[in-house]
Amino acid sequence: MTDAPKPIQNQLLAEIIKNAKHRDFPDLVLVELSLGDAIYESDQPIEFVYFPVDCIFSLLYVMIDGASAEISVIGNEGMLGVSVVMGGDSTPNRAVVQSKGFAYRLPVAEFKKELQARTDVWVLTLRYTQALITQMSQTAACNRHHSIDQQLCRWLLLSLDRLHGNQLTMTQELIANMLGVRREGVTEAAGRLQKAGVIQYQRGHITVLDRPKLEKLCCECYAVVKRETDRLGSFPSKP
Amino acid sequence: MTDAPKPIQNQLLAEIIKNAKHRDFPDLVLVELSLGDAIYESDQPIEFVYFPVDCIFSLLYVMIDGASAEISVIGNEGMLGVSVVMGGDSTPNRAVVQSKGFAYRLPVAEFKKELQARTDVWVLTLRYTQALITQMSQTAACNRHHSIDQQLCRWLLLSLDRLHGNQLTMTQELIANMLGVRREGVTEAAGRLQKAGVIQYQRGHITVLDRPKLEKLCCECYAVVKRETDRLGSFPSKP
DNA sequence: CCCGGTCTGTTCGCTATCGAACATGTCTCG
DNA sequence: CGAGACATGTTCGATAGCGAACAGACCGGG
Repeated sequence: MTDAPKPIQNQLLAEIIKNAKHRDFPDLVLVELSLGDAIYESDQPIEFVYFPVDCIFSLLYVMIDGASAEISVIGNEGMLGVSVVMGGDSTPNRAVVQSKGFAYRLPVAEFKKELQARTDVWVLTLRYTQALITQMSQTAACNRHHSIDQQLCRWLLLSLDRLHGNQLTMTQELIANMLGVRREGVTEAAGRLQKAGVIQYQRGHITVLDRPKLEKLCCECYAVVKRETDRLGSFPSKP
Repeated sequence: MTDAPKPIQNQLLAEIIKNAKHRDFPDLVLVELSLGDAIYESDQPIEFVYFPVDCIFSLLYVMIDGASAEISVIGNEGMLGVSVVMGGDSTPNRAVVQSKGFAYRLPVAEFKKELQARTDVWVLTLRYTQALITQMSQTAACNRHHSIDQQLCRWLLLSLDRLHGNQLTMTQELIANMLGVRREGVTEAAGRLQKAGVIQYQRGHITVLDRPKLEKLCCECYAVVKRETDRLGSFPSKP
């Protein structure tokens, strides 16, 4: 499933490095991350930004009573840590590894230095941030109006887009945490999807069998986010 | 209620102009806006950014079936149109006037020119954007977990912070659109608040009588957003 | 190969919210 | 001042999701 450490396959980082001039990034390192690793804690200073290669990050808000809700998903199309770019040194959110794998890690100071030096990196990063914002606002709307079934579809599609195969390693319990619903609700929704032949479930492994049908069952929210992400990620952009 | 056109009282714009060097903004104009005015339409090119003086903007996502959900609220602490700063020229969101009043309007090109010329404007704008992001993610979490009663409290507090008095002009129907719930739900929640002596309602006019109690009845979401907004808005910031 | 832990499936009553329908109150304009 | 438009209040099923409890299935380690 996880191949050996790969070359720079993060789309954002690839663009950044492609245009890099003289010096490179001395402290850019490849790190391996496991499912569930907490990368950022709520309101704690952020020290590194991460560029996923084949892992997926999840941004969550965890409430006082422990309930949680996923705010956005980050795969190899972008980066984790835009909030430091925006000038906050922390966020009220928690970042966890939703799918294990590798990511490139860069100290915040080094990334900021590059940002100051190069307009094109600014442009790229901000466009990606705009895509993230779209994801967040769509999540808000989706949370308000759509059923667990629809949201599960959205979640599966968002994850699928950030993975290579059609399989994901994820228990229903964890999905429930992400969606901010009960585990039983996910069990039922997943059961319905399985009965419809859309997915196949087995102890923490989901295989998507019929992606078109999955998209049909999904609410509009996935498509809106996808469209914006594609549009804004269409490198290069004219500054 | 609405005084005559005021000097520049928008906090963000004030900072921008305070540090302005030679030339000013030739096309910065004061405009008067009425409740319900649609400032941006979903996916339409954005031509102006707006700096509220005493009006309030609301960012909404409107679903295909017409249902809507408020994503964030913008008052004189910030600006409408950060998405153009981020490099999208549009968003899937709609912006409407939630509370009538005045705002300063600036053509996008002119604002972008200033951004390119001045690092401090970048910093200010991005910090504000980060505050907006916090608001959006908190909205997502709140939509997931909190009751209409709690969300109404949050909404009232967010609005109150952006107004001068303790009165707001807003029908239950419109609040329902913002929150993305039924009008009847708002009627019942507002009725409970009124019975508790927290607010007073009368045909489109709400008066907040007991703000401390309102904050007590509210979920944590308001406080989280407030704290971040204050923290990130604490001008000046060191670049 | 057995046992404890983990994951999934199922059930039951409960509550918040929905959708629809309708009643009443109040402002405004002709 | 009277009619309509608009804002609010109330009610009644229907339903999605919750909370809790428990059963069975599967896995991996001793």
